[in-house]
Amino acid sequence: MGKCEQCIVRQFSSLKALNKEELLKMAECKTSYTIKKGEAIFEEGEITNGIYCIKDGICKLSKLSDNGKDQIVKLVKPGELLGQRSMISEEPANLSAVALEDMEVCFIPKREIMQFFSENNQFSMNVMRTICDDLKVADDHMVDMAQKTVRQRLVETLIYLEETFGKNDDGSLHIQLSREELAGMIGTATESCIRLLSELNKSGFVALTGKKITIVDKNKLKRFA
Amino acid sequence: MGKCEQCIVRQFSSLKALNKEELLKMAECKTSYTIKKGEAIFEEGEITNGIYCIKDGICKLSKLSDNGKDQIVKLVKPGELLGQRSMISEEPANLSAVALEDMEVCFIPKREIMQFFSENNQFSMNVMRTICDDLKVADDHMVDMAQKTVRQRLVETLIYLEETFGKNDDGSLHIQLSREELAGMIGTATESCIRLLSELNKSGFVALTGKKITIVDKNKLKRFA
DNA sequence: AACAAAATATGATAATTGTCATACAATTAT
DNA sequence: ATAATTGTATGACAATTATCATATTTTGTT
Repeated sequence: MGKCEQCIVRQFSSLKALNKEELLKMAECKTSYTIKKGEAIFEEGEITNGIYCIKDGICKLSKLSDNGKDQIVKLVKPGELLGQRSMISEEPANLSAVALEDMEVCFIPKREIMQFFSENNQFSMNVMRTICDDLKVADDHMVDMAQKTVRQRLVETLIYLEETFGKNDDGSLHIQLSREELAGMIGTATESCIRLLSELNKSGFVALTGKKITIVDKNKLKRFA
Repeated sequence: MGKCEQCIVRQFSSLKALNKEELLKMAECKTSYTIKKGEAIFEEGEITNGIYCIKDGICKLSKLSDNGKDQIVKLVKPGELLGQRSMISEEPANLSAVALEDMEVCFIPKREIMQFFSENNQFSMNVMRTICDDLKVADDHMVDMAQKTVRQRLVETLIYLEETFGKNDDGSLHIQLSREELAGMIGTATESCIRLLSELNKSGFVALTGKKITIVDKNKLKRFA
């Protein structure tokens, strides 16, 4: 059983407020999982009864809309926690969490988290702050969906992906999304996404080599949108 | 100075967890305001340093998008608190709050709220739950904006308005929004909103008499969208 | 009451975006 | 290695939505 005390990603999450004693307790009760690319950590509507701490790998949080399309609401990276909202609201998950890469995650039961909440004020403030940040991002995102064009959203998403998940040595986006997933992030039809990408390619703002997407000139791209 | 202990709306907010002593303290430090229809309680970017408790009247929370249009993110009614997110994140307001009716609100300084947080666990759990609910609504809203047509969003918004703010004696929506504001809720151009409303009118799903909007048959309207 | 200003309504048109069909490329399975 | 499946790309077209122009109605002000 891994020791939470020595886990690096803990430092980047709300869990950094936990003291040694609490970390020992957590190490005892936690369960570690490996999730393969494409597998779900949990699905919309599922009762989770705890939270997941992402140790390695990236996953998408998405929701199936009435029109049959999967809208990606958020991408989650190592150090972040999953399922806090449902746990606090005492509701089934509102979103599905599916691995975009092979992942390592730890599950911590609700009971322990709730005890940390009541005993460790700094920890609950950290969680509250994280959720507040999520809320701000969600509100802003909503405004963008309502007010910006698909092209603007595509451009901003590409820049977000580069800035958040970095580049490979060849300069291409590190994160690998299918065109369908990219369309699901910006909220458009897959064909529209492909078409606009290919337009950005022809205009020289991005380069497409196979599935790889490279932003050629970020500033020009920004100005173009 | 009004006594918070006797304030009815307190019962409907996170503040219901406060005890007598805390309520007395709050009554001492709070400031009451009346806000006229159209006036702002706070604006996007403003530092608020506390939260507002809505005693009477409805207000809109909106954000100005780059395209110059004001997107309405949420409507807030009596009993709800405003400004919790910015206070917890220690950031300027992300949204503007503008009265849709004459309002009565109370301002409670950050210092007091933060003390209640650390001393009253039930209170902080209540606030956390409220923010979690907001996050869920925002995520769902985002998916709707990305995946649903303007017509669907208009229909759903009209039904939401009726169910949330009720009807007048004549059956028309109690809440009074201009066409521009309604368009700002559903995320579309004012003209498109007017056009679709008039289409719903001609099809007999809603009735328009002056500014008043009446949903004629809610179920038919739902099915139509 | 008369006027000005603002809000609502509608037409004409353009731009954006979605859908369906199909071709081609890449990946996976047999 | 080859067939089958899946993902990517593009064309043609339809539907949706935005924009601009212009009435018409409502509201507020003098």
